[in-house]
Amino acid sequence: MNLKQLSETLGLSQTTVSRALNGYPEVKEETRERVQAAAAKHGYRPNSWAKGLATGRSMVIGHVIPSSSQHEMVNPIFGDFVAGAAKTYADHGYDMMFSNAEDTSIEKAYRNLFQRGAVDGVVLQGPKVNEPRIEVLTRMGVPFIVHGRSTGVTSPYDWIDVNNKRSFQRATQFLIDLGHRRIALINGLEDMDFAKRRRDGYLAALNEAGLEPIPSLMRSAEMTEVYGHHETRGMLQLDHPPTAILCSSMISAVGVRRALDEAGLRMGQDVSVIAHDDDLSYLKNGQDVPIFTATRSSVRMAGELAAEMLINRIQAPSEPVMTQLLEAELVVGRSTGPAPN
Amino acid sequence: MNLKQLSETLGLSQTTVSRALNGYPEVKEETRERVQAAAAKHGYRPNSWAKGLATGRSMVIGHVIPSSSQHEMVNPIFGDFVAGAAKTYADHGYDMMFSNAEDTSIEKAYRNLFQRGAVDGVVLQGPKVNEPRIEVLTRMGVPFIVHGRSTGVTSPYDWIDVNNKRSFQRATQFLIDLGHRRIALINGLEDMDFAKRRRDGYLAALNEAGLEPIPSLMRSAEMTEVYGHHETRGMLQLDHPPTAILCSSMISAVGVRRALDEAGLRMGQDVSVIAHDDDLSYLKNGQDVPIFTATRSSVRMAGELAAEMLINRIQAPSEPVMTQLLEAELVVGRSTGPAPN
DNA sequence: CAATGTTTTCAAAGCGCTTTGGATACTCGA
DNA sequence: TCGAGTATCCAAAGCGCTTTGAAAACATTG
Repeated sequence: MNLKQLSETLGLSQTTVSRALNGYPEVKEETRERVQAAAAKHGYRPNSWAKGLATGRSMVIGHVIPSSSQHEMVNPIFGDFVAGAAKTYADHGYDMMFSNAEDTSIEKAYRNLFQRGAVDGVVLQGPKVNEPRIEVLTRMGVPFIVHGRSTGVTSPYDWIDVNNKRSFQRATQFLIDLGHRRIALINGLEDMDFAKRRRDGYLAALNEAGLEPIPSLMRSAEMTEVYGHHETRGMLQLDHPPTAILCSSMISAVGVRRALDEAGLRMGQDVSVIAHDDDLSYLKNGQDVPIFTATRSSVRMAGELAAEMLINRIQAPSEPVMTQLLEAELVVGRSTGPAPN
Repeated sequence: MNLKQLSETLGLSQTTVSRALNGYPEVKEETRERVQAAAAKHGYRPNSWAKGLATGRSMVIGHVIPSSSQHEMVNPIFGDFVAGAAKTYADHGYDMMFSNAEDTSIEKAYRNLFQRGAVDGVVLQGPKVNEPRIEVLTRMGVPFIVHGRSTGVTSPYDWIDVNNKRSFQRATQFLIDLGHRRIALINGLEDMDFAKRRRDGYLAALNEAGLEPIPSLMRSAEMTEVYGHHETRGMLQLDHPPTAILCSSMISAVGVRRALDEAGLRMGQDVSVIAHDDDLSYLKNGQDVPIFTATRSSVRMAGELAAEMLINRIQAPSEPVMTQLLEAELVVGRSTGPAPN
């Protein structure tokens, strides 16, 4: 059933029915109720496409997921972030659209999305250092929000991020205070902005304590379980293995633990481990006592907040830039302890 | 730039330009090239909404993600499944839309999506036993595909599923052949169809071997890491603990391993473990030698295939029902071994 | 060269909605 | 009772595309 039919049923004009349904004031309250009742009865839903055409707003937010032929990795935080965002979108009447694009043609994908009028705004996930996509979107003058930030991008833009530097600085400090001197960093790909900032925090803490960074203890790659295992195993075979490991992801930390177990080392005694915990729903960090000492920040909440900010931006395109820096909490679990002598 | 402007630029009618761009035959090849060149030059993209309105097809596929206030769980396979599907959609010119809906109002969400004309078809994920959504969609007469199946639903419908029963039957048999008699099952929520089928397979194998199922060794809940740990820990405290554990998810299996480690038990020697492996990109089952003996089936590939099937269905609504049953492979890793005596 | 057939192009209708610019009905004070 | 002001409703234009039905241009044949 469409507007025309509904209005004929009611003996009203399309104008009036449309207005009644969209809450405009120039319609008698009694009429409005009659219209709403009829709409509910016939299950009338305005056609999205016609509405989009007429209003010029799509009420859709786009997310572009990069697919690369090389690393077929799906970011494990994807699901939780999206779940958070989706809820906020739904509350505000927005739909959520995903586009897939080759790594190389992401810019084209964004351009396409907007030129087609398919979306009112986009969320940019996983920014790299000097992220070119940010400049593209800025130049296009479209509403967008970055989940994360991008070192090196000077033009202002909306973002929401965790204070990665501070949280890793604190975590490193915590280990230093426990007497650790050989602290490893198992980090994400360091062209990713978050990974760079974490390394910066790690290095800052070492520096502050007068410790020289040890290159062989700093690893960087995509954060899978296997990667955590592989690097840990490798480092344990060094002449001077680390007494503590800082790990950028809970999933990799699982691999770290596996490597320690295989080597017969006790986590929290022989080797201390701190992980970053995105508070993923399927990988909670224990129940009462945390398994890992961790820097924790809910990525789901970040999704909710990012969505909220983007919707604000869409409604007020010329407001000054909005940013939000979340602090991760340092939760102390069983995986850390004083350095062995 | 829109069609009208583009056609004026070219000195052609909108009709001709539209046809040239959409590959209709009744346009001179030379003209077509001229049009395409101009379109590319001006970065013309037909407006999605206008196109949708005019054609009646939305070129969008919907996915509804249930959000429940009780269990805030995001299915960890979500990301990989979606990544697979998104790729196929993109190849066929479809977009992908997500809607969020309360557990209780999912039916309404589907109805809404179609009545608004927002989607041409939907993917139904995570079907339960006697899944009511299937009947709803069938009655609505809309294209959809189920990832999984639903025991108890008698009307025919398109689905793609892993042979869960057989794979768990084989896995159980494998353990029995190794001499295990007390085999635990750490399963998903058993109102989920996949979990029911896995239990059926497990029970069938026990039955075939003349073994009595032991209720205290059969657990069922949402498959988190913590859950795997908790149940394993509980079962190890029984008077007669299991010598082998069958686990419905790699993530829970990580928890299982943690519990075994804590108890000082060696996986594959003291206790054997088999997990179901969805081949998630961030949680690969080892590199050369698998960590876990596992029943493996790529959920990403399932996403690709599901998308393909749905697109076929959309293009041929009245074709007979299509189904696809994937066999999981049983990969043997280090986590299984002969039963201790 | 006229008649016929085939290409190639176009004007205009229509998809279902919102919104502008009036029209009509109603209210109320003078 | 009249006129101004307000509340309520409506006809029609327009959003940007596809597609129908017809016209124009061109090619082919007897």
